[in-house]
Amino acid sequence: MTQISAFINKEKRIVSSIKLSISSSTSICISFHRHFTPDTSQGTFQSSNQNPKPILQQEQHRQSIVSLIKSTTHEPHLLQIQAHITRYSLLQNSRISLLFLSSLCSSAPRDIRYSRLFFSQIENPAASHYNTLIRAYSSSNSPKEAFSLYKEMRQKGLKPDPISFSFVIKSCIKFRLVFCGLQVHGRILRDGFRSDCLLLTTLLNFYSSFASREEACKVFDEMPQKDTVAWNVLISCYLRNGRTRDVLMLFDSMKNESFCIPDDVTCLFVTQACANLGALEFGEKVHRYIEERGYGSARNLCNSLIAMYSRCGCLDKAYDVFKGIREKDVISWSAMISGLAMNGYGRDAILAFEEMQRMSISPDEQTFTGVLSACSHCGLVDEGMEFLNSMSIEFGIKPNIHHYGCVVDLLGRAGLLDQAYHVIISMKVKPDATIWRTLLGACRIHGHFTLGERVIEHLVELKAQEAGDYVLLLNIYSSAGNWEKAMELRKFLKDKGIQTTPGCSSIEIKGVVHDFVVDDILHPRKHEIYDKLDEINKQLKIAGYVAEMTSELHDLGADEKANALSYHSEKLALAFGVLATPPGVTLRVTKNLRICIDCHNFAKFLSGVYNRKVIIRDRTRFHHFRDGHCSCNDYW
DNA sequence: TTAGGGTTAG
Repeated sequence: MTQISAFINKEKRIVSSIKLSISSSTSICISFHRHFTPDTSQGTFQSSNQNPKPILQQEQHRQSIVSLIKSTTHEPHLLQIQAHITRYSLLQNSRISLLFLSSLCSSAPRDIRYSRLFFSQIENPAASHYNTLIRAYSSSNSPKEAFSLYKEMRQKGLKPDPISFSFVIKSCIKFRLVFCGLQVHGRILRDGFRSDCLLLTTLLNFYSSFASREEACKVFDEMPQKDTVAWNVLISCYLRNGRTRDVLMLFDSMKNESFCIPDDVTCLFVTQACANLGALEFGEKVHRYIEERGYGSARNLCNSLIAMYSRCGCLDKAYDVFKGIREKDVISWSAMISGLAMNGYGRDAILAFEEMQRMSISPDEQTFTGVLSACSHCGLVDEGMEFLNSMSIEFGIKPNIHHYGCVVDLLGRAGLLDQAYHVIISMKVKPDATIWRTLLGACRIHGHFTLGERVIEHLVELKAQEAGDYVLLLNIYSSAGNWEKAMELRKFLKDKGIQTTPGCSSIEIKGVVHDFVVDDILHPRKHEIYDKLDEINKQLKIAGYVAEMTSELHDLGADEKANALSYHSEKLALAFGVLATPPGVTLRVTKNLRICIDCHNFAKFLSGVYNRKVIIRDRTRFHHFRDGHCSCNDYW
């Protein structure tokens, strides 16, 4: 039995007058000291002939109930308090009803019906009652209720305050009620809340969530004061919308702001942007900033840094960060495992997975994505299939589309195309475009054009076929020398007006990312770059490099083909790297599509002849080159 | 001073 005294005022006499006993089980007993009786009508005295009792004044009674409500969130207790409130007609007391409503909302978030019922008993709910209920609904599964309460309060002439607006917008974001959100925005402007920084930040996030970058920028520009969170939401908007390079720019502008500086959340977004871009130098700058600001021990930042360094092909630094984390969680381990996997250290990734279990950290879905991709990157077919089976049996994790994707990649690259196809059609989840595309990539590697055509049909069925898919098929026809089919496909693409994505390679030099397309003429140092590329080509030929003609998709003569291949964007980026950096510096190139076999060979020879470590990240993986060798031994 | 608002890792 726990005794809780409700302190109703500072006078000791009264303090001890009420004992509220809450039993450790489920019942609550509201008892009054024998000398006191609650007063139900202000200012009157209740007396009995034999035992005159002092009256517990109404306000004191209210305060004691307030204390009682504050003292518990246990649902059965609350129901008993509710009965008490009703008994003493305290329901229409705004303070008590509001406080009680808040307690109900926070104690039973899963069943909002109690709160709703209580709310309906209040004769004239104030805006604050609506706010409380709207908030509860915004975190429940009935967001439309939040919106209809908002409309109801407007109809009653109650003006929602910025906080209820904020909750309504959050509901709109959560449940993708775009038009409702737009309506609310209009109201906010009309009600004159255009200078509320927090509310505008929520709105900014609303537009950011619906890919309306321009609208989001407009909200940001019109904010009278922009604090760090507002900047962060803007940055997250750019990140979500793929404007990663602008994220770096915003980070720099933010550092020059006098009143708000980047915080730990900003750093999280910016490291993600660096990871997406493969911008190592900028990432290192952010890392230094993190240390300077004293965020270095924040685990979420460290986890993000591991991913950033891994995706920049800089595994040593990823590992340094990983080692420095005192208490590594499943995210730290998964990030490290994926980092090892994507950089071609599949066996180490599996060792890390084993080590993680020795440390009693349970793997989750994403850990297995890392482990399975490790298998696919290193051609560990048997191990991969074993992990796929054991993840559900031993760890109770059902394989998702990403896991199956890794397995299809694994089987496909190993040439087990039929088996890969079988996995897709027999898996328990609906195949998406990505998984078909993975198989299409494998068809390209192994020149399997009948299966390739079938895969395209599946993509068409999903209405998800992209120009890049046809390019893969074109690639399959061309490398198999089936020029007739290739011509037919080209005509089809032309007739349908399908534009293919141009290949683009980028290299970061001194913190600036330089982009190149095939036969690029836009770079200010283009003459030097082409001269350097010619020189490199000559040197590599001496070392035994021969252009790989199957990488050229047009039916050309040998010389024309070699010429067409010479100025691929990867080669221009590499030539610029050799030109613009001192000997020995690692060259890191990011390619938006898949690297071709010829560029792969080119990079391999370059790493030997020029004694440079070369890391190329393409759409599917990393290719590490050193001393004339590739870390994966071959192209695939 | 009735409680209640914005961004966040692999």
